Amino acid sequence: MSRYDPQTLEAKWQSAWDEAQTFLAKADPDKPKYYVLEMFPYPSGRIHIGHVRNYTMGDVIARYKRAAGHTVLHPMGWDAFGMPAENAAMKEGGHPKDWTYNNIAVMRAQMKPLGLSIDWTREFATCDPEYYGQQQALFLDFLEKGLVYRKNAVVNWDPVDMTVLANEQVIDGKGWRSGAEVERRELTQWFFKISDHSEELLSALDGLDNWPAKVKTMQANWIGMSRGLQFSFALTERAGDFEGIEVYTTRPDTLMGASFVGISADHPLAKKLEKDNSAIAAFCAEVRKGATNEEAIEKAEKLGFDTGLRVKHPLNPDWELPVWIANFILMDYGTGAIFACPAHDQRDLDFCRKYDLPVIDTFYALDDTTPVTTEAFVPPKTDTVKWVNHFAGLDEATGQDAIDATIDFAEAAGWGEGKTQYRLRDWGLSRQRYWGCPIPVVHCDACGVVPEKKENLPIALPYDSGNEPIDFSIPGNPLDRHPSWRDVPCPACGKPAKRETDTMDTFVDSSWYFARFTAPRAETPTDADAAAYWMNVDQYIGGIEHAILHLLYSRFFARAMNITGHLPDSATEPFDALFTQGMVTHAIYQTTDAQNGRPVYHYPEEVELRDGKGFLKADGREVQIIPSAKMSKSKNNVVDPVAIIEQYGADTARWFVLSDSPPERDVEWTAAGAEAAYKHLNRVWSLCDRIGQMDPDAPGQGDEDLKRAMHKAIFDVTSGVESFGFNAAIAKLYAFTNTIQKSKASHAVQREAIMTLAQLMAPMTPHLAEDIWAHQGGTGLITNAPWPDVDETMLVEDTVTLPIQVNGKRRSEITVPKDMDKAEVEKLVMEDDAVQRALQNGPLKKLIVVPGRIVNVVI
RNA sequence: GCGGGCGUGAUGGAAUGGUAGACAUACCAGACUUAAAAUCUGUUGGGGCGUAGCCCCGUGUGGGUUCGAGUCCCACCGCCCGCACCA
Repeated sequence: MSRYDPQTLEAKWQSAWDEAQTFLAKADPDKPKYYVLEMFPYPSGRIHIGHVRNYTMGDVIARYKRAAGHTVLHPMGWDAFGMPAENAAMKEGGHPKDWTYNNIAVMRAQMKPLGLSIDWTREFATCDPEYYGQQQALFLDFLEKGLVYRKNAVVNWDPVDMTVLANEQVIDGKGWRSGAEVERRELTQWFFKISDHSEELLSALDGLDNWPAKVKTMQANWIGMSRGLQFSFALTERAGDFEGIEVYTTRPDTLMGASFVGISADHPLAKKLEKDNSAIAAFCAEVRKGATNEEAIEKAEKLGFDTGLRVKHPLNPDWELPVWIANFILMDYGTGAIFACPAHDQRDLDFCRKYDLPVIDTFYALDDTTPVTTEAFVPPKTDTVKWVNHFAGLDEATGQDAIDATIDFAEAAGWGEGKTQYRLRDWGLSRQRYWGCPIPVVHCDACGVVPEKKENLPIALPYDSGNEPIDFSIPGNPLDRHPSWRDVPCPACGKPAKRETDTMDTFVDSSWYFARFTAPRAETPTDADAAAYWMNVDQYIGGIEHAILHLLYSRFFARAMNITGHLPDSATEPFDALFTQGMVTHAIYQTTDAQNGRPVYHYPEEVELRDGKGFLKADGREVQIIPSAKMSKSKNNVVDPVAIIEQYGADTARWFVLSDSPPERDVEWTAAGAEAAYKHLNRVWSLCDRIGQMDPDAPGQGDEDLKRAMHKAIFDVTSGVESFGFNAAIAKLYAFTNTIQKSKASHAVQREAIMTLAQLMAPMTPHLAEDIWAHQGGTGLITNAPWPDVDETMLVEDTVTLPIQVNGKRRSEITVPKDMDKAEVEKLVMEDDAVQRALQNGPLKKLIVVPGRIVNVVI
């Protein structure tokens, strides 16, 4: 008897696929096309078991669609620009380019043994000048169409290192290297005008039927459409050019509860005031300390400063309100100024209590008119409430009705205007870093900002030029310190000018790579025919962490590329279907350092598991097991796919990552689970071997039963794969394997069953499937064999078992012909022993028969 | 802080509002073996009773809708993802 030998057979079939160029994506007029794409990886250096899961899922879809008669595009590339390469250069020396391409080579070599059905001829990295040169061409076209512009924006500034920090480099408001308190500083930066498309990006979500509802909800909330009132509070005395303060509010109905007017520290009025008032300047400087991210701003203690200015209430000129500068008001949203209604907003209430400002109720619950004290009264806008003294004449009305009435009232009276606002801000793409796509413009003293000429593209990053080395040991952008790269003649007037030294956000790179895959070597960003043929991505697969930014930016880019003629109208929503997979987790094995009490983390290889407890192999000490933790190098709980593939083969790794958990949820990697997957594949192989040795002429029993089980398996696995129920499909494959194993059917039927099993397993374990196919004398490659058809007539059962519930609890069951008359079922139910017993406790109240499903007897 | 999601045996999980625990892991028992491993077979949510069977409890917690709730609604607890310069 032969042995399952994955190392040999996997290498063998991978070469067979390579030789036949099986996975080359080719346009084929006789077949429907299918484009499956997994979010491409960042070349961190090693593949991660999470990659294995992500790419295996995509591969299952790709292989299944091929078998089901599609011509498939399944490409792979590298999201290769970004900070880790520069960080590595800072820490260990070397060059980001070398680091990146080395990592790519290592990861490609690690990925190939997985046997993914990828068209490797289309591979590219975003740091290839051929790719980012086309990205620069896109930028120039966007610029021409007004989709890009420059404005001031705040960044995290490290005053010690004199450098811009990314949010992740700011830890508790301090720079990660210097430890200095970070400040917000304004720089002139490039922006994509994504906000012009807010309405469209929001409304088009409705058409994305095959996207998870949660992702659409998150995007909708992120875009954040609101309807409100914009109006001006007149200042009692002018302050410079300011006669009033323009505010935007989504709750204009609470205007009678206004207690102060608040402005952002970045509001033009605040900036004007701080020039002449050192106390205000000090306060604004204080507010500008700390990180720029919204989370930090929201969590910070609420601070305010009374400017001494006063405004008139629009409904009552005798009513004056103070003007405060507050740290929780964002200049980016609305007008950068608000009025506060503490009775109906917790944040405003906390602020007013802190600074002893008045709290005025504007409405009460219908049954409770207790005034607000420490907790703001914030019912849903759909609730009907009782109004205290509403200027639009309302008594009892919902919040929404009151808002609408207020906007109408203000518009009729002429002091305000109903306005639709979006929370979505323009996308800042400038990064003060080296390892990114250079922004292809030149700054000229005479001509201003001048776009590069397209024939000069790509504007390539300098690698190293003699006495101008790319040095990462000092902070700041090396491009700034590289005169021969930076100093160029102006493309317009030819006078000396300077290149833009900022590079692009790496989100730009990943916002159009899916389009580039359709024609990766084209001399323009896309090729019209190829894009028209292969777009859209039929199935996109990636992590939920990209639910908002990457996917929203890509949706915007597809529109911008359409406007500039790089994508057809049909591709403005680039991803027809989206699937978000969960992470692969692993237990953490932890002990405590006796000296300093700090946790010590142990690698899985160092730990022996017994009876659910873990012990160190070295000295037998028990370790604490923290289950299902996100894999992290610092916690030593990373599983190396390379080691798994060496030990068990790729098919085992693929089978395991698909088997245990639903794909959208996290899966915990366990050694026992991997072992079990390996054992099962061995079992399937032995089964194939056994069937191969059967006497073809010996009579069998239960041929019909095995055929029925086979068609049931085809049906179940097909629907499982189609609906991303990979774990359920695998459970059915286990069950079908068990059925074949126990079957005494004839050789012909068993052979048909094992070959069908191989076909059904082929998307998950392609190497083993090929081997079984060859072993049983199948024609050609199983990878090229059509997906098995299900014979629907084999699925029909003649009888059905109906559970009988008494008051909703299962008490008995009856087996009846499938199409039995309802009245007849009722009669049988009433004769049932359990029902008879139950009837002794009381009379029958109701009898519910759901045909083919269930019976409920209500006593 | 804000937005989104998840929570089921010892473990991973299954279950169009319709028999909770499919399929697997682990454990236990048996077969094979000098023995072990491997392999195969079987049992296993918890509790109880008059133990061929029947009853009670059980899907994070507390309420609600329904003939019927793991599934729908409300509140709470815990964990995860995102918050615009991580990718």
